[in-house]
Amino acid sequence: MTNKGIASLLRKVAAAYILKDENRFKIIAYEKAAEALENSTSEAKDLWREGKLTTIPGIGKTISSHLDELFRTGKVAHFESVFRGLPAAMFPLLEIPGFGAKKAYKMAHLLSLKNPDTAVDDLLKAAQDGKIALFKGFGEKSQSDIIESIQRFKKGQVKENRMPLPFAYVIASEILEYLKLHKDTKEAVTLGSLRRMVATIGDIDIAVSTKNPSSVVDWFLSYPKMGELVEKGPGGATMLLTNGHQVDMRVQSPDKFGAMLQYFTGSKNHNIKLRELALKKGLSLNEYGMKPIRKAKKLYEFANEKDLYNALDLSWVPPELREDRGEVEVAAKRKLPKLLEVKDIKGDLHIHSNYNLEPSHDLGSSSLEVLIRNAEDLKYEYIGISDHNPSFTKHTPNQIISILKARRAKFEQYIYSTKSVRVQIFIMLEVDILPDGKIPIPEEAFEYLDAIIVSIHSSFHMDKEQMTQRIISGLSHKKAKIFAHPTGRLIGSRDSYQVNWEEIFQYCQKNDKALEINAHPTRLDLPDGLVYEALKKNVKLVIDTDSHDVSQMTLMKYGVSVARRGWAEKSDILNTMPYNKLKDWLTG
DNA sequence: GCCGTTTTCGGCCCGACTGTTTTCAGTCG
Repeated sequence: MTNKGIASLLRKVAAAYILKDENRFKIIAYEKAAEALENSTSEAKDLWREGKLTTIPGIGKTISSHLDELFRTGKVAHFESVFRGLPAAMFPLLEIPGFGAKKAYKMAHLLSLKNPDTAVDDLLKAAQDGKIALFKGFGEKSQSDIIESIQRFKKGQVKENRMPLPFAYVIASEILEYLKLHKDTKEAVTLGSLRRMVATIGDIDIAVSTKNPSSVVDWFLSYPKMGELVEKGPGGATMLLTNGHQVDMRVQSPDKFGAMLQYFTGSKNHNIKLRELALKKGLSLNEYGMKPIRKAKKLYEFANEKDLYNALDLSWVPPELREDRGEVEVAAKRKLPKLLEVKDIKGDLHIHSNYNLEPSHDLGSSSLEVLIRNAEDLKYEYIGISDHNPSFTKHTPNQIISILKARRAKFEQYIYSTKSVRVQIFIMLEVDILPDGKIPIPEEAFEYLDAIIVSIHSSFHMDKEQMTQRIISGLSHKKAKIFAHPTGRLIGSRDSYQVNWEEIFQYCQKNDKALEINAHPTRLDLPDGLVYEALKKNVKLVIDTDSHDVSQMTLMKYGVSVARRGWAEKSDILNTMPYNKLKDWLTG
């Protein structure tokens, strides 16, 4: 059973407890545990095998013993007894937006829904037949809302609507630019997951600081790419863009802007931590500021976030860290990391050129010359040209050797002939790790390579231990220094393959290998949760763009944001090193 | 049921919105 499945089971238990009027903090505990599992980078089953289930925050003695029973026997007697007396058909209804435990129970009970597999459809039919509006506490509006929710829910099951961060970032940047054109806009910034630079974004949320809210709202609503207006009020407005994405803009006066910014940046759990902390100091924190618990009338306002955090005796927490991963506690000690910044990056080691070595995968579209010139513009000290390896099904080993020999000669000839080049070049290769762990490059060919990056491009569905050994085998060559896009995920279209990360981290740390944070928009891989874990184990990382075109070299900032979300400092990232040091590591 | 540089007992975030209500229950972020 995966984390997702277990989380859904725990949510069912929480729902059952709500109906049985259990202690509400017990209910919250189950919901918290479910959420923790959904966000965990480790599979609960693996932790269970190692006896470390309670290392997940929110899972304590009781729940871990229930899960132990679940993994051993496939069911939990206690949970079954909690579910007793409740209609099984209510549980699928919990997935519908707007449905909680009570509404789901009411519907399953009143409509005598029996079959969990058809419960959602049965409910939809009942609503369409006008049966819901007859129930006490429900009316015509509730009935039509239910129909709409179910239809939306069914659509959502087919297509996940979240988009990769870089796409949302570009859309939002344009809107911010536009908003700043208005004379009454004092400040315009992103909010929510976008400000925290989470890898996938749902809606785009934006805040504007202004003394003249209505004129800014009107300006927003005349945005050229507006598709349709969803709603408009004194506090802001919501629109759908012509491309279908939703944008939510809210306005606030400058003297309260800090409190609003903090509140809507989240995350939810970070905010809960702050409010708990505020309470201990006799203060209640909300969207508008803080008030003393005893004098509810008085409100302390905050024009900026720094003052708000300082009022709680915390140092300002960068948005990327606001995930309740311990940042509040560390901020109380004034010991937050000095996070990596884009300007710290001194080179990009994973760039594909258009040199045609008849590769196993796609060729880049830009020439070495163009790439170098761009690297100079970016003020890089070095780049690595890491084309895909020559296809080994189409070439003999000897052909591969001569292809790589010719490539090196060509590159070196260009480099030596161009005195103006200040950027140093590493002649590298991105090499597939085959299913058996071998790398399809004959030993003699390594003479023509400074180093290689290894990665997985086939046979994704392997047993976890086999996959782990495959990766370690691929990394074992002394010139293999970097494991690229380590989880293999493609955001929105392909899940990660199964890997024992503990083992990979240990191997990399012991053998001086680096894991890549791939900044490509649909990858952002390593994901931030694993970056955090890797850094705890002292694994070194590199951030690369995997550019297949010169225009993609600017995507580095997204890789940096992933690293920041994983608490990375400059010293954790190898390509912040100056050329000589980086060269020692890469070719040493 | 979980958790701990003010606690191993006694706490556990806050407000908005919505629909059906004459004062609130349920859900959401």
